[in-house]
Amino acid sequence: MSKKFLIIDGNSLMYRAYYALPPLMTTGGLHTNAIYGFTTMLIKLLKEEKPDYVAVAFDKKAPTFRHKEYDAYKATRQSMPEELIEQVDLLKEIVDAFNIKVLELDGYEADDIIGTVSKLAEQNGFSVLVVTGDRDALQLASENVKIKICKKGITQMEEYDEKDVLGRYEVTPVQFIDLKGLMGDKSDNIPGVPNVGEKTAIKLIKEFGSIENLLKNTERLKGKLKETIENNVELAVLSKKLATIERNIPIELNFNDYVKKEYNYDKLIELFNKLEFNSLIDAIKNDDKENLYKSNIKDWKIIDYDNLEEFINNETDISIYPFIYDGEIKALSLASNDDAVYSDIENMGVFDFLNRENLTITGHNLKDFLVKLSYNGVDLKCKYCDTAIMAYLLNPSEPEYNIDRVLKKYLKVDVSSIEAITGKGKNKKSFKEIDKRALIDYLCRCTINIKKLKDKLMVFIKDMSMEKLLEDVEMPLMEVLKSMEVYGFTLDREVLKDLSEKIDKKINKIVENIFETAGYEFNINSIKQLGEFLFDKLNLPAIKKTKTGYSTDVEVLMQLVPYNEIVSKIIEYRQLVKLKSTYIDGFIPLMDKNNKVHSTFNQLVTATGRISSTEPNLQNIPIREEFGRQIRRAFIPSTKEGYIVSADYSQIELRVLAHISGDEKLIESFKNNEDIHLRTASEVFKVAPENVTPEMRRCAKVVNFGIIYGISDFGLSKDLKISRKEAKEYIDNYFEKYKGVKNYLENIVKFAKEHGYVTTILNRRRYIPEINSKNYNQKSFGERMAMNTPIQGSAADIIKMSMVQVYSELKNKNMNSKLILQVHDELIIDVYPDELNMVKTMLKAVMEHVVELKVPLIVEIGEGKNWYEAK
DNA sequence: ACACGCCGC
DNA sequence: ACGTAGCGGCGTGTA
Repeated sequence: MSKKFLIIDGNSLMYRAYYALPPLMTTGGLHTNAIYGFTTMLIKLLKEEKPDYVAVAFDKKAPTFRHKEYDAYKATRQSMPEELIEQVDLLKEIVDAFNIKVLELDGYEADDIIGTVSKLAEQNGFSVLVVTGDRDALQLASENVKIKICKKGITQMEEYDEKDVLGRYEVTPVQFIDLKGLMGDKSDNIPGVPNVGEKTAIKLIKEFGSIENLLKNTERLKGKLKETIENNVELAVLSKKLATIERNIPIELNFNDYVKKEYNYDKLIELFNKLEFNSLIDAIKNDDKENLYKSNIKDWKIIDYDNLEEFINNETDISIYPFIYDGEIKALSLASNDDAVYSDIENMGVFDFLNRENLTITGHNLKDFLVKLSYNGVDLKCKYCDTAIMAYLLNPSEPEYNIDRVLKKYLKVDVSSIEAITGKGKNKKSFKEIDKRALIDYLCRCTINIKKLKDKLMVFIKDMSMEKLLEDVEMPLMEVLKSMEVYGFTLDREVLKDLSEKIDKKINKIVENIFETAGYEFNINSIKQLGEFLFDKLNLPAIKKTKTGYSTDVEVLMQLVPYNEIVSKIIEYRQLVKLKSTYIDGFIPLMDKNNKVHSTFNQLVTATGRISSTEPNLQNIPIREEFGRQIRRAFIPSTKEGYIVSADYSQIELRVLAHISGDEKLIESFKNNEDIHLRTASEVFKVAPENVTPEMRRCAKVVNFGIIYGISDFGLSKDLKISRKEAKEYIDNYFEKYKGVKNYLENIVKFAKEHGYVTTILNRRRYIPEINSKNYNQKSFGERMAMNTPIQGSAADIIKMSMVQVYSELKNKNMNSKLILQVHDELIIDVYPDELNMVKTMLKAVMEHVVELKVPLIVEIGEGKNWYEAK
């Protein structure tokens, strides 16, 4: 079988995708429809055609020979739209990430490159497939060159070989050029012969075989047709020339450059993330797993768990990789140096053998394992190292840190993937159904490689000066988070039930009210039905639109209230339903038999260094509205006589800003323990502090937040409901008075542009590639991240340090009270009755002095019988 | 699976 | 001229 060479007309498919798809956009405002369409086509082609060689051809900007010969050529064609231009470079990056070489040549269009390459390939014994959106390419068809053309949209394609062209157009592929020479082509500005259309052209070519032969024998024509042909000889010759795809351009071609290679997985994932192509990420991943599973399976030593202790007997440094399935530890692989072993786990008590102070255990996502152990009463006292956390510190923006991905990225090792072995979704296997040999191989290979991975990652960690952050903060924090998860937060069922009933009554009343006023019933939760009611039935003005229809968010609803009182009912309904479903009914299935909820704290998700909380998310419990705030009454201490103590950093982000910017005025304000928003108001509005009104203070508060987020006059004007001009004045005034802040923000953006990243006070790093984007929105987004990340991230550093220290103080002093929650600037302690004062004193001492900044850190402590009272 | 809307810092 | 504040998780409806 001859080798298959796939040649893609990049320009043509790109245009095709651009016009066939609706205008897709990333949240950052980057248009992506052409890239998306092209990429889906590329993936489909590679999968279906399985080519041995691939190339993608593009036009090169220099004027082509056609322009030189005929000025009008393509003159009427519009220049490339702005929304497409911004996609071209990224599209080429994608092609590059597929490890496919681009074919380009100055002064030639993609057509001519394809014409030449297909000819060369055919001469060299390849079977060629040309994919394009342009019918012109049919002239290239032959016995070994097939042409695939997009029919309509981007999913349907039609394949032509020589015979198919003959069947469809009654002419040979070569004669197809003559056909076009006579007919012309409006879109390419090929003039053709006037008054000759498809029908006449086909008739003439069938009779004469070519334009040249036709022109030689015009005497055989008669009447009007004879006249037009004879009067347009030059035009016919020129048209044919323009329609002819050049097949002998000077191109140096080394076929080996175009051998189909594996794609660059990481680069593709990175690009797809940037472009928000989530569906393509999945497509690539599944594809990848199929490939990986072909790896050779090796046989490893399987030992009984009774002998695990012997295996690690004198080791001080081991790596482990457990198999946690259906919520249980089913198996464990252990490695010391180059030897790995596997053991089934039937009894949790077995893990006591790991409980040695001089042992360092390295794992990947160790917390999951430690949490399981802890639920079974085993809390190890050894030292830990976690390669997932290391990988996160090296680049916190990655979507996930699965072991197979990390090993592949840093060690170039394929260990297959766990899902390839266990199946997923509806194909998920039970533990018994899993191929044991494959599983053991997978686990042992992970374990063996984790050690090498650690050494490799450590080099980078040191290079970026993150040893302290890793060893003194993130690693010990893992155990703190474990403890918080396992201990849990106690809820009061009675309070929840009470709230649930109250809220039910309220909701029912409102619903009745709404339906009565409306005159009919509909699903208020459905944005679509609500939109129909508000904008079609009541004819209220549609203020905003979303991708799918009318927008009905609070901002819109608020503006509609003056038109119709019913809208305020809808706002109220929304609030109540949200409270009930998320925070009341949502919690009940998550409570255990001790009425506790055990959130999972994730240390690897945020790009700034914060932790996140899921199932349930305890970091977004209502507080701003009084009714929602009542929910906090359900959060109680685990002991009847105990307390909930809350310790929160006052203005931590502004204090961090004062510290890292060194702004004298801001530092002085904090040193004097002033009311910071009042001071800002006095500066921005240029009035004496005693003349600052509450309204002015409120505005200043919003301005201060804006500064932290990377302010814009538009955002501020919207928030404060003032004009953009006024907002701009506020900002200008702010920067006039706080010059240090202004300098800092300018410098950090400059730094990010130069180095591609920013850092926090503990050298936590975040890369910001967007900041050098040519796309305005992307660039602005990058600039705001550059301004915000050091502030938010340093605040995260500080509270993480506090958590580690608070945890160890509680432990060392043998207190029963427990750290149970962190909400970004606040720590929550479940306090035993007789430990209240000790805990409060300790919290303040630790948190205020965990780090010394240029300004004092202030911690406010509250206590109560529940979380509501504690604030 | 995605879009929308909304809760927190 | 453009579109516009940083970081998350989750419930609901709809395709």
